[in-house]
Amino acid sequence: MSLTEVLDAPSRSAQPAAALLRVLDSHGHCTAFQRDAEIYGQEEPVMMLYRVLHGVVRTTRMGLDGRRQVGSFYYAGDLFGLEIGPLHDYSAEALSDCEVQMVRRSAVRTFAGDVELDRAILEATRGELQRTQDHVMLLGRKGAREKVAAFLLSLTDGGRRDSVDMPMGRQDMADYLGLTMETVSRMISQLQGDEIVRFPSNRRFQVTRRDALETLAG
Amino acid sequence: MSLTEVLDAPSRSAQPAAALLRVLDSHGHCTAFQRDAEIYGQEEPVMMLYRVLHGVVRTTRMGLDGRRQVGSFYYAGDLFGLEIGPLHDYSAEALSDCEVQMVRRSAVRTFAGDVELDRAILEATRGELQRTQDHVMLLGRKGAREKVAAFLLSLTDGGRRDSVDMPMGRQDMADYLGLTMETVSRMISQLQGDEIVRFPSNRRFQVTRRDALETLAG
DNA sequence: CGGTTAATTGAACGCATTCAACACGAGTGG
DNA sequence: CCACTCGTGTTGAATGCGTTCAATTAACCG
Repeated sequence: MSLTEVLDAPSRSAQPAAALLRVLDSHGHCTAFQRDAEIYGQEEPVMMLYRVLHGVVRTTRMGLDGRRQVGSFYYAGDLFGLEIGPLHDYSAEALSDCEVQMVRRSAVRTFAGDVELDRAILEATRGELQRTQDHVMLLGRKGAREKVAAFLLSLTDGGRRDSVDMPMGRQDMADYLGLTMETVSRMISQLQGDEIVRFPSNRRFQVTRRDALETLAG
Repeated sequence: MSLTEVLDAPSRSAQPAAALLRVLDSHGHCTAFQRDAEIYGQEEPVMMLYRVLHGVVRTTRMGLDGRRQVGSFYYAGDLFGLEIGPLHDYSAEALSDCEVQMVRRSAVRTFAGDVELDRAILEATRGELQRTQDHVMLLGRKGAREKVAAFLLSLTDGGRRDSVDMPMGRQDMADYLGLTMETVSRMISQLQGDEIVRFPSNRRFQVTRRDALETLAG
């Protein structure tokens, strides 16, 4: 498979291809981060490529007046830190205690001749683009109820598991959806009232009427 | 310059590198589109790569209930249609009468061995990602006034030209900013009232107090 | 248990929308 | 030159959705 064939290949997740994984395994090192620890900061130079081994990572951008926008959440297996240099536009933080594999980009560059590797990088970037475009649609033209519905739906990941773990708190959710914590909370309460979802605990829910949730999500 | 070095290179526009341009020139063909004509449609298979020669192109996504989100505007020289296959997520339309250069992706693939070409594609994709991330920030955490200010500022492109041409109408602007036409209009009136910009005509403006506009844009 | 943080709920407010009326400009034809 | 029309943009008034600020409740952890 040639590099530019990637243009036609679907890529829905940030899962890296095998070649990039090999470079990470052989030349990267692994670091643990505590909850809320910064992995890299906004405006810092772009140096590394990262991969979540365990836990969840979030990327955020801070406005001058303190308004926060969450860019994405990354789960075990996901690549992140693929931003355009020279400086990071988002900072990355550990949402939960987590382990992250990282490798210097200069080390990656050493293997640039490897077509498989190049393909992995392009693919990961394209996956990122796809997710960001979905995010734009979410933020631009959806109401609060729809935003929350779409978010919960995305967490289920199509699976039929009857209980879904939600690693992030209400505030992170709100900052991802362009809402306030209070509004998120209200919408969740509404969705429960309409018996579309059930929250046995704050960080865990189950979808009781998936069709209704999908309709809402738009 | 190796492919993966692109990871560290800044890329702020959708301007393609020389190699991709060559492929477009030699193997692409040129088509004219009338105002509002569709270049490709949402849900259509991804087949081609495009480049604006003359005029302006917009990409849009339509919700089930008719709500529209404008993804981006592309000007002369910009590449577009770089979406992740197999189907287009956005449709592309001629905002004004325009000429577009296009080439089959399979033709591009023929030249996959060319490192320069690969680099151009990755770079263009990264530029797209960058712009989309900025769009997320704009939509998620800005008020109407700030959105409009940021948009006008982006049209000036840092230039000191005292009169800026604005090719899109209020509705396109609104659908890009996640607002209504009326709100956009009101914000423009406000900015004029505060003597930050002047609109001699509907589609042309000049910035009278750039610092104030930048502060507003955040 | 208390102590602390996170989440829910309530009430008042404000910003953006909605719906409607009006203004403006460009093009056409009398 | 004016009248007419159509598309586009502006403005006004009322509504509603999400926010804000405050108070309460629930969850977590020693």
